[in-house]
Amino acid sequence: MSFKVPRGTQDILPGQSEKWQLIEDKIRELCRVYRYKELRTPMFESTELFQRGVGDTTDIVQKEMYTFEDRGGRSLTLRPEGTASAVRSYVEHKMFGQPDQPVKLSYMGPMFRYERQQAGRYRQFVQFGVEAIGSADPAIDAEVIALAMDIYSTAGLKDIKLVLNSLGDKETRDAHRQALIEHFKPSIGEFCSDCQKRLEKNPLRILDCKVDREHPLMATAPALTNYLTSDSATYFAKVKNYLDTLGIAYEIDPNLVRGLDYYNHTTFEIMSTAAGFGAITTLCGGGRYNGLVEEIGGPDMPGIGFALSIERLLLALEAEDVELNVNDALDIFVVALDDEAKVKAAELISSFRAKGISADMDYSDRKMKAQMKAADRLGAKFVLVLGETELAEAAVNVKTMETGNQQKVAFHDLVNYLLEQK
RNA sequence: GCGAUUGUGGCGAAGUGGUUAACGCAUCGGAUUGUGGUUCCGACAUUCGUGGGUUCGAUUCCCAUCAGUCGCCCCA
Repeated sequence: MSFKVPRGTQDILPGQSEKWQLIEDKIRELCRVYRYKELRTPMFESTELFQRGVGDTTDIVQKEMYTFEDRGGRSLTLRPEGTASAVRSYVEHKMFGQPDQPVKLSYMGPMFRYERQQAGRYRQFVQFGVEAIGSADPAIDAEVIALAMDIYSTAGLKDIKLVLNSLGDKETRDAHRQALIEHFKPSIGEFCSDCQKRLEKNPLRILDCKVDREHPLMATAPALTNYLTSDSATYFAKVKNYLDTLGIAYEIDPNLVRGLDYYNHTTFEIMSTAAGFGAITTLCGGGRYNGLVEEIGGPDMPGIGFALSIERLLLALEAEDVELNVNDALDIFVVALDDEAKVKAAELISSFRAKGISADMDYSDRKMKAQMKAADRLGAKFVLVLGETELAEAAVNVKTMETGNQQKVAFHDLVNYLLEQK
């Protein structure tokens, strides 16, 4: 019997996990300066939260949720995204009552979607996301987008582009929806079966269809832009103006329709344009969700946020050959030649570690040569060889691996000597 | 959910219907009783993804299944 990780999941092993930590650290630092406080919510929630929050017509709810019944007969679902939980928490803890709105939250953790794995797509993946709930100021839209872009540039990515659109308000969407239905209905038989279903449920998503993209009616379809109410258009113009001011380049894509039902007004995606990147190029997706808080049972509070996948960020870094300078240096390796020396070695490395010096030794009873090779392999900066002589003299040669030079140092001076050398 | 493709030691990778499954890297031991990165020698697969079937005999052929990879759908 042999066990493997469940399909679509992965172990992140040493060698890779250092990169994760580095990225996570950079993101946390950006959250600090942008003032987005971390919110930690459960990894599962009541199924209904996602049905209402994400939307019944979405693929996520229809076929991708990990739903199960607990022993008490409750239907629970492993979270497929973060916004519904954040909004639930905002409402449950009455954050709408706090004096400073919007409440700016961030989260980072695993999400779960039952999908077939491919490059950049997993059943368990890690999302970082933010939510700014309680403000309908276009400046906050720009801030959220700026933070997302900042994450990529801080990580070292260059080949990325921001795609922007506005879905307008409810009035906009209703009018446009009607126009779309009228446009496609007469010829809907010529479209794929998915589009036929979309016609009544969410005709906007027909525009997003990859199968029928060449159909002549696509090009002539009523553009949502033309249906934007003046309020919506003004709002969008302000968002763009803020982005211009911040020096953030974007591309308008009137067909950018996000897959989740709750979006309105500003929507955006950040994509990798790196050559040789897989078929999935979306790194980050987000947008405004005015009305969602009310839908979840709270007051009428607007909100905006985004989510990005750490996996895809790392893939993009690989595609661009960006090296992360991970710090996993080993300061010192102690070679022990016999049992007595080993005891001393254990004592010494303990004293090094107490001072923040990383230290290691051999635990496989290997010969000196093998221990030296190990020290070399591990990239140790310094090596100490402990044997009878050293124990007798209470001093040891500190060997600098790069140069091969050695310097004799008394045991009791070792820590200070190494701290100076580091 | 659909399609393509792959599955041999820690890693990479040959190979054949027949009795001991190449090779390279890595590892361990030795040459060199206490100083690494070079060299030489030696050691290292009783599940060849798993389960069936065909056969005197299967890692090799067939079927199923699981898993990886890539693509579609969709998304982060």
